[in-house]
Amino acid sequence: MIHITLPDNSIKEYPTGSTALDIARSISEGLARNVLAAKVNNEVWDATRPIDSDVRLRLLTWDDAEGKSTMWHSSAHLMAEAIELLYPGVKFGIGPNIENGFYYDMDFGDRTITPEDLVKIEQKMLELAREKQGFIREEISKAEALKHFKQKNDEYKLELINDLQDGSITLYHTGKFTDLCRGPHLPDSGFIKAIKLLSIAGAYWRGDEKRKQLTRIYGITFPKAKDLTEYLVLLEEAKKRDHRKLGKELELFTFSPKVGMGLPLWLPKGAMLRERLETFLKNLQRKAGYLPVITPHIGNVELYKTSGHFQKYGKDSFQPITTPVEGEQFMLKPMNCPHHCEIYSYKPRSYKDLPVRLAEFGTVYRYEQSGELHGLTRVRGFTQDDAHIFCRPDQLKEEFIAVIDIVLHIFKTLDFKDYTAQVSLRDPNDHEKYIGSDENWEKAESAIIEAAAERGLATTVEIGEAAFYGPKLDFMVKDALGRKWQLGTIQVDYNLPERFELEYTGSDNQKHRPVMIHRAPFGSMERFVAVLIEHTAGKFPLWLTPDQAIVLPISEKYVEYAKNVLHLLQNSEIRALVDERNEKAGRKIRDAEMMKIPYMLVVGEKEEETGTVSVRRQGEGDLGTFSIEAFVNLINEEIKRLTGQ
RNA sequence: GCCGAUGUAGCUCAGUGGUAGAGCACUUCCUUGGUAAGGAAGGGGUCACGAGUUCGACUCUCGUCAUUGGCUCCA
Repeated sequence: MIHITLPDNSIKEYPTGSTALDIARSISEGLARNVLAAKVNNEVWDATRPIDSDVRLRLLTWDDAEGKSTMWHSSAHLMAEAIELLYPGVKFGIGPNIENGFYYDMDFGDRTITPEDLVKIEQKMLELAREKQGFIREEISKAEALKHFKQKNDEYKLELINDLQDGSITLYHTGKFTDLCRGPHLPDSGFIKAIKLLSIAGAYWRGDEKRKQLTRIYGITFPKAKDLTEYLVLLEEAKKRDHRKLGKELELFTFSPKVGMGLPLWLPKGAMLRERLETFLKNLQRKAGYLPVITPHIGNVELYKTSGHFQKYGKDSFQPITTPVEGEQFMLKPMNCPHHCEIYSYKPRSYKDLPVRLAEFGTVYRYEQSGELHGLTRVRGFTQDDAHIFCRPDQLKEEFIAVIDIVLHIFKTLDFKDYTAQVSLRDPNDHEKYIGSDENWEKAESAIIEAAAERGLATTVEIGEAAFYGPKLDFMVKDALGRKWQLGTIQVDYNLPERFELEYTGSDNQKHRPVMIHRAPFGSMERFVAVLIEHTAGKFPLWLTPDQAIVLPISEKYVEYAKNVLHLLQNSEIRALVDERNEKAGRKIRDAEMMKIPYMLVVGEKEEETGTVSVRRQGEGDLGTFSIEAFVNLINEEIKRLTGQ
């Protein structure tokens, strides 16, 4: 007999070799019907795998993250099975579950898979799912595994097996399909009730762009048809928040092929929104002791040779401009740090002067690969809310923490709650990718980790994600469709000060080297605005929104009064406009609602007589009648509450 | 850059190897209205661009450009 400890800490006795499914059945048939997998001690197992020792057991259903991932992993197998049946000879790469669904990378040879194929595959999958095929686990030796896939002539699986340890290799059989797989899997394919194959993509084998590109099919499955419908509705809703769509609708920005791909054109409303964000940060920075600087959009190639950027990114940049007479070479500024280093060193610095915090909204140009461009989130010309802090080593942690506080303040003000803080460290085995001594790297990395800990940030650590000159703390957020973007970034750098031979005179009258912090709390204005659009679905906070109020005269008779109201509002620094069109009030309200203007001021006979406005809040409805003064107060109070300024 | 998809009016999108369509927006007129679409008339497109096939191409083929889903990259 074995002893099973359940999540409520009760211990039950079962015959040796009982499965999680057996145990579920002993509790209730209904539970057993919903068990997708089981957590055995700390490992997720097939619910059908015999247990032969005392363990702690948790049954996993669709409500558990591990339940979902098991479902999706099994769905990848089911898709592979369907594809093998429909297109014999396809070679399989890897097919994991992902955050929302699964994919499988496959080599279809010369065949191109079309969206119509996806429908066929879906149908085949449903057919196979209805057969309630088991996922049969088999432990196998490395030699046997190699033999099996050699027979199938599947070079991708053979490569994977070659990297595996003998004795730890398992296969899973579903119907006639066999896959190399660690598992775990569903008890049978009948749990998969609703299937949607979402997209076809190319993906390099093992993520290496020098290797063959396989065909990747993404999909998602659910235990109920209703869940799939809901998911698809959710996707549609998310698409409505896409900043590219809203940016067009709200007239914030545009692109022109004539200007060039990835070079955003800010329209008046977008430009004014961005300016307000910049002013907001400038105010914060002034209080935090930053000094403004302005530097040119180009710099001599020598500058970037000194910084190391030329060696590292020169080939992949917009190529240098050569002057017609002297033949000197200038690069479009891909980052601001080298310019700021030169500002630091234009005069001798004393330890008493530090920290020096140089801030600039600096526009930079990077030759991003054409396929990588994406709305405002990935562009070739963008403006960083950049600053470089030059400080003494003993000031580093304090300065770093002060920057974290700025980032957190911005996120709080804009109600960004769903972000992750990522510590990006170098890969200590990769000496090609990074410059500087191990000692400097270690100092920089521990400074970041300590500072983040001091502010109680829950961080994830990514090895090999550091910049070439130093480690970073990045603030990541997701867009409407779940894609992750880096916003704020804070980087510690011991290397550029060395390359630029930056110095200060210490209290000991000796020369010392300052430490540098690169930081951009928004990241870039373009990306931040993009994320802000998606976060707010275009309903910007009152202090940022292009038009705060619109005056809606009931008929043309009251246009004159509406204009008077407008002037009074404008005198109080409120951004407003009048809808003078010859339309009914209902129509004007509808259009203002669609334009997401926060306040609608309806004026007619009643208001004109009393010198008031009838206030309607976007998305909420009628708030009643206000004097102009009371309305101005309402707006100002709301802005004060939102910004704390 | 790579693998796929897409490109028709300002916007969202139908459409066919034989003279180019809708809704919204726009213009004019009627209507002068009270909290999410009042009515009528009208203007507007080299069907992304360039070649080819064809009696004839918006439609079929190839190329270019741009957009887009991913991959790779991201100072």
